[in-house]
Amino acid sequence: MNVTISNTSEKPIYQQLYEQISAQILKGELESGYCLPPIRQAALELHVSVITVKKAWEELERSGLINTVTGKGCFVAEFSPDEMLRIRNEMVLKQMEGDTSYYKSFGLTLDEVIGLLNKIY
Amino acid sequence: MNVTISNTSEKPIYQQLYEQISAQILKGELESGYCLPPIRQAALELHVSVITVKKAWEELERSGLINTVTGKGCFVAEFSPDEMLRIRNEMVLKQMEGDTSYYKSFGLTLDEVIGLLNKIY
DNA sequence: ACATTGTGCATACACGGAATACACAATTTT
DNA sequence: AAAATTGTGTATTCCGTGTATGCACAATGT
Repeated sequence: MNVTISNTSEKPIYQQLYEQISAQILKGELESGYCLPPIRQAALELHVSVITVKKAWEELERSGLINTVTGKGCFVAEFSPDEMLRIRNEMVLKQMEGDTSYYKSFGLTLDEVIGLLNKIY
Repeated sequence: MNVTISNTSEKPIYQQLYEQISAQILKGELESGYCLPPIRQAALELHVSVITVKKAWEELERSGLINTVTGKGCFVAEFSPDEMLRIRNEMVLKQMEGDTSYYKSFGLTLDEVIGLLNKIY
């Protein structure tokens, strides 16, 4: 459970958990079959509600990143390296589509976006 | 008043207004000195509350994009073309910093980001 | 004076996020 | 079999934000 919660963030806590853990899974930092901490324990450690953790785990399940078994726990799903890359790009692309529509609304060209990107990445 | 409001959007209405109008100003579609519609009239046209329009206009004022005069109206501020570009890039960069931190959390390199960008822009 | 425009405030409602608590189901441990 | 563990479901409550409505006030213009 190597996650950081920001109470001042505009993003809800359950989404922060979801994003950080899904990133860890897709970077291979959490091995396939790894058992996530029980939601009650995670809630205690993170000082948040059980429901909040539950929501995050639900999103992970819905994205196919973990398998949940009542009475046992939540386990990181099995992926081939190719699948991991595909899912990762899929998730990033989904986010990127919203981002680029913002850039486009300001009339930026692709080259301009890349130019700005080079400055800060 | 060429703006589109989405009630299903995750973004609040006042922010949709702010983003669209600021983009129009920075693209030069709204000339310097142009008088925005009175908030009551805008609220009627857009079928939203006066307060909602007010919030959007306040953000425009705070960003220095318009000048508000009680009893007269709200007027697009004066910009040199250079200033317009600078402010535009400033606003986009601010947004882009949040976007890239998301990409980075998934371990994407700059080249990977540019690669995905080329596909969808 | 009167109309127009922006400002400020009070009230109200809806919704989402979050917390707490309790009961139930499935599995594991003893 | 009994108890503990773990996930699920539900009910209740609280809070902040977004939004709407209405009214009163300030500044400007005719």
